Amino acid sequence: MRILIIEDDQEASAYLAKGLKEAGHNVDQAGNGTDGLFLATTERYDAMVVDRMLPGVDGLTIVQTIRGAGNTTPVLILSALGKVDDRVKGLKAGGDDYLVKPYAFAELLARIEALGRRTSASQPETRLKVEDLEMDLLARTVSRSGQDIDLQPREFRLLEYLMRHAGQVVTRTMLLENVWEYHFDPQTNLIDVHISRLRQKVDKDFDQPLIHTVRGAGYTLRAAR
Amino acid sequence: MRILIIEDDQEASAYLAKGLKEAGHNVDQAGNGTDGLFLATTERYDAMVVDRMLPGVDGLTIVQTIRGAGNTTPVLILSALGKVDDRVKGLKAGGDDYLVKPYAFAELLARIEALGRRTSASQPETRLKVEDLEMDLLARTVSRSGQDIDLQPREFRLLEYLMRHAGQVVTRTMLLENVWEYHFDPQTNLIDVHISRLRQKVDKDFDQPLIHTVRGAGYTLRAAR
DNA sequence: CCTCGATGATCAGAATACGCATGGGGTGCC
DNA sequence: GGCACCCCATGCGTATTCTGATCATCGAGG
Repeated sequence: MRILIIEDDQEASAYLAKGLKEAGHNVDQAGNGTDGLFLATTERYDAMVVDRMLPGVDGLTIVQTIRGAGNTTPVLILSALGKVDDRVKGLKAGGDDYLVKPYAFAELLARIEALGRRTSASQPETRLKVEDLEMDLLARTVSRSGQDIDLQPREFRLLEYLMRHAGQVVTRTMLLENVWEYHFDPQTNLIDVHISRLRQKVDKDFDQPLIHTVRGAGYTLRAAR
Repeated sequence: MRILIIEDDQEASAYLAKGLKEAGHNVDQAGNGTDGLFLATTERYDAMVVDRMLPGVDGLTIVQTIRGAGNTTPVLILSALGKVDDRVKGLKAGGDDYLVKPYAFAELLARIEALGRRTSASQPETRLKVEDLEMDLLARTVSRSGQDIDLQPREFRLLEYLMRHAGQVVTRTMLLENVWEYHFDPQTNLIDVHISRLRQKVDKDFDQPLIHTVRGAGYTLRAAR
């Protein structure tokens, strides 16, 4: 994980950085609010540790600023102020966690890693899986029960969309918008044709169909009810 | 936000639920680990509050289990154990935050909201519920007391409209306008027919009918008075 | 308490809309 | 020019919806 520390106390910062590096992370340090803000907005981090009291721009302001800019990097706020009210303020400013000094390094590490886990879990997925149907987005391959299936580009996008919404009913309008990028109704059976072709490839040779028609509504991808 | 509380202490659970509801959230409660695990895996929540000590399946096990199943719903662990080591364990198990009892409600609220903030602004309503009758708008499924009911498109729209106006009397004109998009009176018993069919599916196999006729006015959906 | 008109429920067949498969034609890329 | 891919039109089979007839229920008034 790439972690940014914004902390003015040299010694505390060094101690933290050392510990995080030993835990296998990649650490950048900023000694004041201005530098911190600069790094936070120009670089990409998996998590940040921000001291609340800083010379120049203070900790809460930094958090508010980067949140305002749409940056959602998880932030752990460090502070000597431990009153409930201070903590609530820290979280309201957009912090994801708040730790009061003095703290145990083991706890800080665990919390940072908990924060990072959340975002990495929400990172763009590279594989999709629904029942025995698997799709590898990078390799652009699809297989069912280990058997390769090859799809044409449009079919691939269609199936990807269905898999991302597995279990939900997907309407024709949603498909037109998201798979075809049509913002109107072509008044033809375009979608039906592609679904039909996809079925030939995905469901034909298998007992359990995965693509189901929901009459009057659209289609859905899931195991039979 | 939809929030699940898993806590065995009745009083603590009720207090928490009340506070969260007042803050505008939608709260479900489970009083033991088994029920909690069931809800956590079958429903979709924006965040969960889990007590660490629970009869049956304990808190940490619950978190580990749902994480193992690929569920990334943010979890805040509540515990009386406040030692650094306990906290680290809680976070390592997959918790996103850890709060030691006794805690201030304001802080818990701030932390829960910080957790929820990350997982997308809570979406428009996707489930409707009236008594034991539930409708999932995304999956287009309906169930009563856990038993699946399948409806035809028009029946589905009709029931959706009734559920959205549960407790109110819905006139025939309202139904024609909103379910059929007719802006005139077809002079047939169209609506009666559909209500009749809906009753067969929704009320037939149950003691308590939910669809009631209001003679001279229309229909209403609610538990018997 | 019974009758009668009005209102609502149920049923079954007819009409309609919807979804599916298939083949042909067009378009753009090697 | 040939090939791959995508889109459109047609005709067919079937699920769903609507209609009209008949039957049941309600409630007011005698």
